[in-house]
Amino acid sequence: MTELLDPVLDWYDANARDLPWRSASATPWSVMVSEFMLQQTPVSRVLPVHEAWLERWPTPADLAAEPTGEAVRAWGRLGYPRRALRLHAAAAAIVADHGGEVPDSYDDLIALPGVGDYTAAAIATFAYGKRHVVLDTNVRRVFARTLSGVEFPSQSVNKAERELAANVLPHDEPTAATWSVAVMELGALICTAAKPSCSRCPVADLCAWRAAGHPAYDGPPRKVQTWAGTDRQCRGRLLAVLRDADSPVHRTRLDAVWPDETQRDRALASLLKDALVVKTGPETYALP
DNA sequence: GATCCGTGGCT
DNA sequence: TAGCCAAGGAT
Repeated sequence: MTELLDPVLDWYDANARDLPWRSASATPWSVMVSEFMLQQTPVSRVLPVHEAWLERWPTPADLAAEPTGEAVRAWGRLGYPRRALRLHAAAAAIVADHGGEVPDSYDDLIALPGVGDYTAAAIATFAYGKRHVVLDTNVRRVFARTLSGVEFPSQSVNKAERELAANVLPHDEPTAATWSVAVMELGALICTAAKPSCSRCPVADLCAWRAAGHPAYDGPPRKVQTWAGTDRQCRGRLLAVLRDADSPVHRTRLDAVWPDETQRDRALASLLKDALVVKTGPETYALP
């Protein structure tokens, strides 16, 4: 238990965003789709794609019945398109192994493709009201600041951090679920990475980092992901051509979007290996 | 455990 | 402007 509980819950009650996957009528599938899309992608960009996705595929079985390429196409420009393949594969597994219903246990969830510790805990918690430690980047940052007195958490979750989160998780199931989403929301809206709004924070007077005078981060340098000229950028260019085409495209159309032949060939090979692209003829390619 | 995997808004 | 960052997972 923690003295943060009541102020955080009160703040969430008054300030929570009205997101579709949080509505009382949201299905577990809607929650699951949102969690896949929200992996490393901001809410604002997820909203329209999530809505269209649920309208087209209201159940896991609806998605599983389609070619994987349709999932990749509908994923649009959310980024990390392998998530679309994994969501499709997870839907197929749900049909095959769980009667078409999103499972409610952490163990069943984490066995699904594309579901790791965070997503399994999130679906069990937000779709089914179970009690799990939910550790995402927002929660980790809020706890690092309020409880540990440092600006940013370590690069990976360690045992002590998990125990700390477990120690402040309310014992009551529904309260634990609300607590988890409330801490996440606080991290997303107030206790942000670059410019926290301490003046609007409901637990500012309880925050260890603030009490210490907002000491600057002094841990190992946080990795900066490069972008320009990377294979990822090249893959994105190539896949965008196929996503925007309604029939197989000739190799020359792929050549046109990336000048470096060696890198282009390598990127295309990796897309084929990932099953994000299929070769449909001697010199033509398409979504699977 | 380090690295790879997209995309776009923000400051 | 050029980083910085966003509800991670797989290998």
